[in-house]
Amino acid sequence: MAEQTKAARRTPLTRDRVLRAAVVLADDIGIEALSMRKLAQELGVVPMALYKHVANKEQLLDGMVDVVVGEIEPPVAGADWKSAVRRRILSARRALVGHSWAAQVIRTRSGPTPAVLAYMDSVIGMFRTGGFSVDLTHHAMHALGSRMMGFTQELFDASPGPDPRTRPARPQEDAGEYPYVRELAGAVAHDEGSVVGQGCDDQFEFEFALDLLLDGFERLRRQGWSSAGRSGGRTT
Amino acid sequence: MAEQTKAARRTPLTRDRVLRAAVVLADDIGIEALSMRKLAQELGVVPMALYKHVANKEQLLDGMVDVVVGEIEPPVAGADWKSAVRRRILSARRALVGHSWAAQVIRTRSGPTPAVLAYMDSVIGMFRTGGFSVDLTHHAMHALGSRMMGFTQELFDASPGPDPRTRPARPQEDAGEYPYVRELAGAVAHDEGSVVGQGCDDQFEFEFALDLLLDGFERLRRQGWSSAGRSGGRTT
DNA sequence: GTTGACGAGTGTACGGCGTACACCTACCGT
DNA sequence: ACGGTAGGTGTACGCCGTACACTCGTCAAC
Repeated sequence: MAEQTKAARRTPLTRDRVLRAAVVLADDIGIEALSMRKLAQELGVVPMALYKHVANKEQLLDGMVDVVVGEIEPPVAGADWKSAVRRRILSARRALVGHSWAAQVIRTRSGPTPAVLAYMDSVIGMFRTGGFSVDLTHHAMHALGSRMMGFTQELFDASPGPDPRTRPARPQEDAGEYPYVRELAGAVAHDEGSVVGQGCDDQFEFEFALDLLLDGFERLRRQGWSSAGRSGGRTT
Repeated sequence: MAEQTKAARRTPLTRDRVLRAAVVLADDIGIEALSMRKLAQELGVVPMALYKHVANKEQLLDGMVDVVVGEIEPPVAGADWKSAVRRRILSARRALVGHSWAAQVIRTRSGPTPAVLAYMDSVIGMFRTGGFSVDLTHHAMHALGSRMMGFTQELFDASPGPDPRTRPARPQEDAGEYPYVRELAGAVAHDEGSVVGQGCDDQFEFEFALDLLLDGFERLRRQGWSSAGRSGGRTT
């Protein structure tokens, strides 16, 4: 039974187990509080044990991104380019919203992991088979930016929140400055949320901007736009 | 002369001096290498001296953002809304490109500093006086997101770069996967840059997407769009 | 059955970080 | 002349990532 306790005492560590544990730990305590030491403790293991499975914390973060990206649904076949891209991006968004840290981590990676690259490849493919030139596809990908991964880049995160002290004072109810901000914030009116990003329907805002861009792409595609003219797409 | 050496030995610390020193230090060594200790050393002072002028590192970063935002040119008067907004955003971009860390820092602030708020207020004002409803202005601001501050959110930064080791292998020249990525990367062809974001004309990409959005806004404004319909702006 | 290599997990230690807290000291208004 | 105060100091604590040397269980080869 000694062997049994030993055998049962812990399932052996795996790169995969480490990454998944890191993901749920980051979900729980936030990405900035995630440390190798806490992760090791969560796994009932000494910190250095992790380094047998990931080279360093950077690679841990890379792996965590891949776990999340792996949750994106595969592309659907047989649809026009716009709805195909739209569905895929909204699926990516669905995968990312559950992990509020993912967007920030993805941005700080200095290059795409293979899983991300594969995802990008599939999106590019949708444009190309949808009749987009390489040129226009290229610029469309840039224009989408992080929106392609399903997260809009709001100016401020407004997500973590559990530490609202030492902030530079509520800008909300003080002096009568920022009249336009106040007007806009008042009109949004949901709850008492922050200036922008809180009390708003994030999903609607995301689709609003996404569709604005996709419609713009479609318009440029129809008129055979090319960057050679360098008009920048301006219509005025 | 003892007093003279003492007097001349150092100009007294100031919140402003601290912030400006932090900005140039971050410009030099990168934001992730910026520490209170290094900043103090740069100022010829003991680390704790800084805390007489900033409450903590978070507030230091807040202050650094305000310094950069302070470099944005004031708005120009008497122009149609679109070129006014366009000029202001491109000016913000000009202010931010010199400080490659600024975008990342702004994103990690949990709320807008007064200077940022003032800037946002002026942009909102441009939409409103340009004939936009509060509603459409609101969604336009969301759609602009961080682009309003002059930085596009590329998927990956590709900016720091001085530490290209321990990265998960060049995705460029290995197996024949990612055919679309390869096609696109090949077409861009400038240098040997990374998959996306390197070897591209960032300024062009920025204006391309910005104009796509501004044109979209204008179109919606003309047709009296309102979110009540919740069409999301789709045209198809 | 013994052995020896090997890989997973351990223990200790180092240097760097942010910052709490007590202290000193030069200056200034009274 | 003096007491308060604001700015700069020194020490120390607990956290971080991780280098490096180690133990120990497993398993293949003999």
